[in-house]
Amino acid sequence: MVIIIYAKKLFGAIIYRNLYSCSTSDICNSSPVWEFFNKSPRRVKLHICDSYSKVHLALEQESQGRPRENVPYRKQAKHENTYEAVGSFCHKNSICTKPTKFILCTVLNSCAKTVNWQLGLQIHAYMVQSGHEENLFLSSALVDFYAKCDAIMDARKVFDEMKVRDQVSWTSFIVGLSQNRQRRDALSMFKEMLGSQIKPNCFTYVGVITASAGLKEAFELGLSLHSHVIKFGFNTNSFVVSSLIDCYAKWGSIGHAVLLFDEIHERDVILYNSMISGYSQNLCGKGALKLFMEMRNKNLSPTDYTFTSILNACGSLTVLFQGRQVHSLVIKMGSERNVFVNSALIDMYSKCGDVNGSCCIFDQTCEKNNVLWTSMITAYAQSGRGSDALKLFEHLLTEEGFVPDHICFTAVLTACNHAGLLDKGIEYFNKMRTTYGLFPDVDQCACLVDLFARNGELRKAKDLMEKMPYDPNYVMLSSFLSSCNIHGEVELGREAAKQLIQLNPCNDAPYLILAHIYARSGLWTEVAEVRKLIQQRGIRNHSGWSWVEVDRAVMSS
DNA sequence: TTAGGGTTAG
Repeated sequence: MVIIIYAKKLFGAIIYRNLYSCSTSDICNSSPVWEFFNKSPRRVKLHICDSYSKVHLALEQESQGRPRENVPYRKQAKHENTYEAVGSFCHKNSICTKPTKFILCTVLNSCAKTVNWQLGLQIHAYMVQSGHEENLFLSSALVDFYAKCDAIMDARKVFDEMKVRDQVSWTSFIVGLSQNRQRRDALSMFKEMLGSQIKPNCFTYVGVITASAGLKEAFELGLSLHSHVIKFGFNTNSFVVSSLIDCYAKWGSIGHAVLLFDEIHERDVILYNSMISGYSQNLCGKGALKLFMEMRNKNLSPTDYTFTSILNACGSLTVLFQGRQVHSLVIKMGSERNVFVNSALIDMYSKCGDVNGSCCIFDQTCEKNNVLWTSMITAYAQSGRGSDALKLFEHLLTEEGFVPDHICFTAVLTACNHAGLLDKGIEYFNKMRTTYGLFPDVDQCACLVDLFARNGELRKAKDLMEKMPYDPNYVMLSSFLSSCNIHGEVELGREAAKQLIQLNPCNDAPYLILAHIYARSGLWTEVAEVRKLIQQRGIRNHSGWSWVEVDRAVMSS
């Protein structure tokens, strides 16, 4: 109807595509426009078959409101209202001869921000048709558009074909890779950029620091990025600093994050949010609460991000009174409809022992989603109400069309653990793969190991640890060792303790639990050996496990 | 006319 991509006898086939006659999903599911461009760009003909005013009308119908034609299109695009921006774009072009590269760029920018795939494709098509294909600004905007629409392969094609690149095009692609969960590729691309003529700017550093956040192997790179930031004077840029704070916090280096935060005197809300979230992630709840108070004293309004992090901190500290105060503030600030905040509230109330509070939040939330449902199942599971958790889970599966993910299954298996339902737990664990196509990750395996171990099925727990494609982690082995102690399993306990000591040689718990296991079985020589080993290695008592019971057993023997 | 920071469940 409006723009037809029409290629005659292309590789012997007649290919006809009418973008406007297709729905967005049709276009997404059809062969990409790229196929035409790549095979024979010059043979592809794009015809504008109708006036842009018809586009205007079509979009107007979709947008459920008339575009405000008196507002400049550029300003509208900045306000992230594609329909209005496009409305102005179309209106302008129904009276002009053709859209300029500036207009195309602005509309493409708006398409990227609002993920308007259909229109963005047409702008790309028009770029080819109108000879703007190699324009640096438009190509950069196109890279950004494809990346924001999760079409990173298309973004890469645009980027690779660019003859000239600048800081923006490099940064757009690096950030695009990062946002498309290809963070390692983003870091590689940054290294490639360093070898080019184009030098990174603060935008690039924000992108690459964000990409390296949470990647353990990128810690060294993170340190050198921090050095670069200082060297080039970006260490006062709040965007750069907040990304660095987040990075250090995710690496567990909360001290580095605090040093960075303290160096900034003009702190905006996002900097506070980064630091509060950093404290919260590193279980420094008191630091988070202190900073939250400081933020309030400076009359900075908390955002949904602030509430989510501070509620998380309240939950970790199990401070119900402060949690309720934050809840009041959430209502006052109008954040009670945010799904992140509500999930955090459910979590906070359950961790503070008030699972009825969690139920109230859950019931009052109108628009529930998978995250919220999982939060409530987790709240029940962690509060020892395993049967309620399973009841809710089954209800959601049958009544709400709920599709559980890995995290939900962790909650469900935890619930089975609390309810002592071994068979049910095995059934859900198997259903993960057979019904939902989810391969259990280390967390669900840990739940099942725990379930087996608590029910005295230590050999099955051991088999699972050996067969699963992950190394058993510390929590899993600790739980297994505790069960070995309860059920008096000497050989399995000895092996688990050995693995735990290898993972963390400074922790006294595995030694002491092993001593308890030996004492229960009357293996006094082995008890003495463990005691000697602890002394030789200078291991201090931190865990809370003591020798009192072991000594009592030795004495009574 | 193009690019950037902070949030949830185990």
